[in-house]
Amino acid sequence: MDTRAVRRDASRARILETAWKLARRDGLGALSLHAIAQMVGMRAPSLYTYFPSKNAIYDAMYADGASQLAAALAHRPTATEPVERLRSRVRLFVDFCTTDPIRYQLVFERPIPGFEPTRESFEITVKALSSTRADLDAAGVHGKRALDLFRALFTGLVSLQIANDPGGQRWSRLQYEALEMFLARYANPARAGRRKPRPAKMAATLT
Amino acid sequence: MDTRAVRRDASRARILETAWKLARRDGLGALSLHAIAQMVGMRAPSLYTYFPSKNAIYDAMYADGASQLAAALAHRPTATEPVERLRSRVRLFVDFCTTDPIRYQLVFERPIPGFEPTRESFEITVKALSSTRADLDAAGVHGKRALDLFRALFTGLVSLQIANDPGGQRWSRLQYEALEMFLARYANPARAGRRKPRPAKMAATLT
DNA sequence: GTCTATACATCGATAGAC
DNA sequence: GTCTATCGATGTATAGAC
Repeated sequence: MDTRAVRRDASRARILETAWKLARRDGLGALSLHAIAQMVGMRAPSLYTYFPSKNAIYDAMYADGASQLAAALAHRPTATEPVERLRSRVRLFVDFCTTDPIRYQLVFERPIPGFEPTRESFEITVKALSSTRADLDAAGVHGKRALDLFRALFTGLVSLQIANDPGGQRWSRLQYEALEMFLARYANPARAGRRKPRPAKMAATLT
Repeated sequence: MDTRAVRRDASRARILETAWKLARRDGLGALSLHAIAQMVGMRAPSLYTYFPSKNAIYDAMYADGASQLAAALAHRPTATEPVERLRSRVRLFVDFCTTDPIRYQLVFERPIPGFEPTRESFEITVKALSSTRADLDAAGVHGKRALDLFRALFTGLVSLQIANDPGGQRWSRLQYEALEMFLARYANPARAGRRKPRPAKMAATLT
């Protein structure tokens, strides 16, 4: 491969890593090109060699964070029981969010006015979250309302954990209890692992 | 009362109202004294007559938002059935948060690096939320874990509603369904309205 | 109480030398 | 590819005249 391209990618990676470090220290909104450049050992204008704008840096960070979640979800062991698989998803999601609140904020909230991830970067998130439905379906949980409620439940745990007990476990430790509550209401044991039956269309014409 | 004090309070209120308007338009972090002053019909330095710093304005906004929630919770009709009372709390909370996301953000998250509400302002929030325990207790829900899970559930609904469907109802409409799920697991009908029995301490010495 | 003027810092971004 | 220099704007806050 072109050695120039390799060096360029290495520099981009260093800049990105530094951006993460500063964002975690000072907050996403306080991120400045000046501070990044100084820590990398450059001057601010030199960053424009690697990223065309500040928002491009945010977008690269977004894609980075989303990819990490997608990769972690994809690399889970596959041959487990449906409910256990759901547990592993919940555990992974809660861990992912609480171990790096800034990353969570960038990927799942809209913390920077004027910044939206590019369509390309956003697709990574969409794919990572779309597998939620599959895991729920396998555990006998069907329907859009159940999916939305599932997401709300664990987003809430994470949100309160980060806002009110950063570094602690007050809410994150409730994740399995929360999952039990959810499954008790929404899991249909009889249909677990089976497909949702296709609704009979045009029933009137058939009778 | 001193007419000077009245005029002063009126000006403070006008500044505050304008600050809310701008924060809703541009985001909390983008709030600038310049823009506030311009909209009020002043110059930026004149604001320092009414607020000693920008953070003092944030704090006044925080106290304002927290007071609105406290007042709304306090003014609910009191003579209702426990579960209905819980429903009214949930409905009010979800409405409060979704009708003004910026206010929600300021009161329940830490959106501005470097700003923390003063102890005095924070007390307002604490009192508003402390009544949650009473409402839950009356409905037969006891214990710290249940309380934390209750908060997580509805914070999650609000958070996803604001982030992914602003102005819509995709998650907020699930509030009663969520409450049902929660009560099905945590409400103890036999003990509804009664005190949680004091655990027998020193059981070993009693037997 | 409100103003002008200003201090002082920081920001993102561009132009052009080397 | 990195630099210096600089633009142009924005930010909070203070001093002092009126």
